[in-house]
Amino acid sequence: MADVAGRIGLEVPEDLRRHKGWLGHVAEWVLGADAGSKPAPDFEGIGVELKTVPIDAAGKPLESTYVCLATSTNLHDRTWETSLVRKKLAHVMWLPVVAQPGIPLAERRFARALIAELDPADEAILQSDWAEIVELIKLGMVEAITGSTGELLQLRPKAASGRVRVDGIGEDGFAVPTRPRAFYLRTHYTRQLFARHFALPSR
DNA sequence: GAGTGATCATAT
DNA sequence: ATATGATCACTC
Repeated sequence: MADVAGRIGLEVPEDLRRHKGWLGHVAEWVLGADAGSKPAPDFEGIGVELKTVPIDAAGKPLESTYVCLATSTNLHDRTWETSLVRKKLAHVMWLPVVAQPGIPLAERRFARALIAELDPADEAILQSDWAEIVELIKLGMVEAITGSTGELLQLRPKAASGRVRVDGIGEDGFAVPTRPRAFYLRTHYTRQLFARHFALPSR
């Protein structure tokens, strides 16, 4: 990481505690991602989303993956086919970083990348997870959704703090304050994907 | 140890 | 305020 960061003139932070997105930004910069902070795949022209993912020494992904915010405009009048979730996950370049605890950030290394199309069997499950979550939101039951809802795709709070509120749909259909939430891919999804492509243990 | 909910930084 | 990039940290 020290080598790659040095090439683009960046200092390597001591750790990621206050620089959680640092690795992702380094990868974007080095590879020339162009979507910036738009709600679109990183490489907009070719529709490829770039995701760095921490793995252990055995190649097993260690964290879930942010997909996109679940805002009202993001859900209104959308089907799975036209959803931002599907748009981002259709083609993903997974770039693993070996992040076994104890390895200093400067010494961490990228591992072999995987550029994958959305697998049809996975898509069927993602679509049903997405539909279930969106249905609950539209019914005003967003507070009933927890991180346990959904097999591969989940909905979790996403904000600078637990006190942030946005307009959500209440049980009576009127706007009520709720925490901002986002779609995430469960670690399990990436673990299975890597296991299939790299012949790794899936657990 | 796994997994959910909380949090941190930056751009527009 | 809404996006992006994620990992942290506490509970189970």
